[in-house]
Order: sequence, then C-alpha cells, then structure tokens
Amino acid sequence: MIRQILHVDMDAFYVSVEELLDPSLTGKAVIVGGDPEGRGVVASASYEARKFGVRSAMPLQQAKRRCPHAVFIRGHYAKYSEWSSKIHHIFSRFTPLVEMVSVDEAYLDLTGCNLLHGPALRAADTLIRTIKQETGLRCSVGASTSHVVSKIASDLAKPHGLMCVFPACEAAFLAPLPIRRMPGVGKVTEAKLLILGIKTIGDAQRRRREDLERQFGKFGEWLHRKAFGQDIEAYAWHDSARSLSHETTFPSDVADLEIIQQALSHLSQRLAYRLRDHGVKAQTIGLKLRYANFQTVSRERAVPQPTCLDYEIFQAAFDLFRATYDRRQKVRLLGVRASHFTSQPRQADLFEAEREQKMGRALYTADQLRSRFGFDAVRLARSLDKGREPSS
DNA sequence: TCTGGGGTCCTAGGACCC
DNA sequence: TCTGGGGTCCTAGGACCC
Repeated sequence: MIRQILHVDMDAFYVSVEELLDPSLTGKAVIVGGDPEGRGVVASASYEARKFGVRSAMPLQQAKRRCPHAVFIRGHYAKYSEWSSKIHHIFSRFTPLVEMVSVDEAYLDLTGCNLLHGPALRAADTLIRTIKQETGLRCSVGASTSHVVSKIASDLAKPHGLMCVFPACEAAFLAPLPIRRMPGVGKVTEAKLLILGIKTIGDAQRRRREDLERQFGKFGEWLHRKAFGQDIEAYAWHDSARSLSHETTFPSDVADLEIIQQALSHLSQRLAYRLRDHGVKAQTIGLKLRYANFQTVSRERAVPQPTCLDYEIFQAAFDLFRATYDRRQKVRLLGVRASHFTSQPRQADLFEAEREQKMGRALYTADQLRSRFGFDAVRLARSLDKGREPSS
C-alpha cells in the first residue's frame, strides 16, 4: 500500500490567533514577541510585517527598525494552546494517526483512507477548507508518500497553499532544491556541505552513501536517505518529555547575587511545579549560565534523591551556580533544567519522609491555587521581590 | 544586528567495570 | 612492569527545530 502523509503547517499561527482575538489587527503589520526595546526575538510576524524583512527569531530591536509602524504584542500563549487543541481535534476527524509536532504543525497519516476522503489531494483540500471554516485560521499543506517530502512541500506551498508530490516523483522533486531546505540542515551544516560541493539535495543524491557516512557519521547516512525522500520511521516519537526546563534573560546584565538567587529560586519553583504536574521526579538537575558576552556554560549533576521539590531543585541549581560562576563577568541568562525522570517513589528515612509529607502538603495547596489563579498567585519566600507585594 | 524560551538528538572524553 | 578491549554511564557542548 502506498503511504499518504500530509504535513499541515498553520500560517503565521500566533499572529492569526491574535487577529481572531482582536479583529482590528487584521491586515496590519503585527509582530508577536514582546517589547521592541527589550532583548527578545520575533516569535511570529504577519505577512504584512514580513514585507519589510521581518523574520522569525530576528531580534525585536532589529524588527522595530525595519518595521517601525508594526504593532508589537507580547503574546497570549495559553490561547495559542487552546486553538492548537481545536485544530488537533479537526485533524483527528480525518485520521486517528495524528502527530502534533508543535502547536502549529502536524503530520497526518492518511494511508488507506482513500474510501473515506478520496485521494490525498482531495483530502488535503477538504482539510484546508474545514479548518478555515471552523476556526477562521489558514494553513498550508504538503502531501506525499513521506514525512520529509510533505514537510518540504508544505513549506514551498506557503502561505495558504497546497502542494502534492506524486509517488515515484520524490527524488526528482527534491533534486533541484537548495540543501538548506532539508529539515535538519541548519546554517552550520549547510556551510560544511557547501565546502564539499553539496549545494542542492540532488548533489547529496549523487554522493555515495558510504562517503557521506564517513564524513558525517550517522548524520551522513540520514542525509543520504532523506535526499531521496525516504523515511524509515515516522518520527522519533516520545509521548513523555525527556527533560523540562525554564530559563530567563535579564532585561539588563546582572552581577547582584541577591537578584541571581531570586531568579534561580523563581525558575526552580516553576520547574518543580511542572514536574509535579507531569507526575515525575528528576534524577538530574542542570544549570545554564550565559554571560554578558554571550559565552554560555551548562552544568548538570545527579541529585542524591529524585526530586520534584522547589527547595531541593533550588539548592542543586544554586550549588552548581556557585561552583561555576566567574565573578568577573555579568550574567545575561539563567536557566534550570531537570532530566532523567523517574516515577519511582524514593526511599527516605522517617525524618525525611515526614518532612517531605509536610512539604508535599504545602506544595499541593500551592499547586491547586496556581492551577486556578496562575503560577505567580503563590510565591515562596526566597523569590518575593523586595518592595513588591505578593499578588495573593 | 545583537542575539528568547522550550525542547530533541548527537558526539566525545573520561570514569568505571568486567 | 607494562599493559587488553568492550560496554555503559555521566557530563559538557553544540546543532537544530518551532
């Protein structure tokens, strides 16, 4: 049976949701990301803003220079998730085999669904219309026999388009495209490939697999296969997260230990809250530290006992910080990461068990409040900002 | 130009064990 | 005294994606 894979990509998703929330934005240059004077980057830009050269991941200050009249919006991320669920729901009506790769992107496996939805091209067309009709959102779709090809096709179809690559045409379709079009080939890899004379996907097709493998290891073998539009596996698909993290970039670089401690505490609390929400404990806690000069270091360490407790995570993160920090430099960013999850209960002596139970009760109450009123409704002592009343 | 925040995966060296 | 080889785990860093 011939595989039928659709890749669906929402057009300017965040901006489009903002337009639904506030129709007066429609047709304007809109940039979601935050304060244009701050240190953020563009998360999503309307097509009107893109006319001025504004792109995703561009520093907001630069976007402001290119498009001074744009409306800058911080972003309503909870709303984006809601709309993402609505879209997911529509996808599920076409096939049970839906892989949401991010809030605004999914693969649909329609293999064997011909009787239900007709040929892939028709099914894709119906899908685009249904989404537009039921949500007001627009999307682009790629259709082919594999994930890579459909992904690249939907990219070329943007905005609001549909591109179908018929069976046995995959390699010929890919051949003329620049190698950078291949998902997984970024700036760095592109540069390495160019040195070897691989400018297009067709160039990669003409190399011997063994040569690519010798030069690039596992990646070389991967590239050779993908260049012909072949997927072995659908996706490296995990239903549970492998790591969770929070990080923050300060509005301006910081040397004050008090502020650093507060930030680490706040990040630890957010992280712990999410670990409990996922029902897991972390065996490894990590710290990310970016200096003013953008030099970035990370440290991680296995903790004595798996944990999901605010204070223990903070302790671990702060220990790593003290062992790592170079006092001569100011800090731009701090991050805390948890990984190596276990759902196993930990062994604790009686004293520990009692303490943890008390702690657990307090945190349970805090979590309840947070899920109703938002994370910052409850703050533990260390991250209470000086001179500011806690919000509850 | 001045570089977010949340993730995943891969590589490579060293420790450690058999 | 000089010296294996393989396997796995841990940690740090980096490329990439949205």
